Amino acid sequence: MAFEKLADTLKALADPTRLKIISFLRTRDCCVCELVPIFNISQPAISKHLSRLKTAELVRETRKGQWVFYSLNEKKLEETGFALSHLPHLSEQLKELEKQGLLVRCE
Amino acid sequence: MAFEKLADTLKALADPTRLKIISFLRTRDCCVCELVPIFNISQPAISKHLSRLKTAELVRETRKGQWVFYSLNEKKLEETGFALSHLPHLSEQLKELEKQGLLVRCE
DNA sequence: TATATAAATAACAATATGGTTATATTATTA
DNA sequence: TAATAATATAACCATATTGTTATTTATATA
Repeated sequence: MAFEKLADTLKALADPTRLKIISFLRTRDCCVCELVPIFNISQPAISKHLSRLKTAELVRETRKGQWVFYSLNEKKLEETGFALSHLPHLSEQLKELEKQGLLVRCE
Repeated sequence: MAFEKLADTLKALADPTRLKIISFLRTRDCCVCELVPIFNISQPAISKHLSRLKTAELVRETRKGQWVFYSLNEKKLEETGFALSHLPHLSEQLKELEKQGLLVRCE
């Protein structure tokens, strides 16, 4: 299920608003009310994007009194980029499938 | 629009079937009819996944007689992983926004 | 040439995504 | 305590995604 998990993380990243939020968070932690005026969408929309990133463990939230600050989970982001660049070779599985006659020969 | 483009590429990658197809293609070029029996979905479904990957320039197709072989664009995959791990800092934009009074101060 | 095989496209359905407005929740302040 | 500010949640809508089956297109072969 490694592919499922990676796909879920990539889905969380595969949106321009969320990528830009992450870029802002690379500079410093931001609260929701800072992010809202930057983007041309409503506060609940931003809140949902942050919630999506949090579910994917790409960001963490910390309440500071009235505000909720979001911070980047750099490790998770780094890991995801690395996973993409190092997707497994599936040569063993291909051999296994050939053995079981599940692979059509095409040449 | 760099965020838009990266998001589009990530959307193409953000699916377990397509990630697995890419992993198979890391080992060797495959034709559609080889991939179909590996996954538990129909031939048109595989064909559409490949089409999505091709549109994102993550794979290339070559017809060999009856068969269409797909090969991985390793460079594009590598670049995407790198881009994720190196999303820009937006400190300048944050400063600019502060100057324009568009940033609420939260502490 | 007629038939079979490989792959793509069309038409459709169920679910996911990303936005909206309205409302609820939580914390601060008058 | 009442009012305000920040954030999250609910209900909803339009569009995208991902699968299906049926059909078309392209190539190879009897």
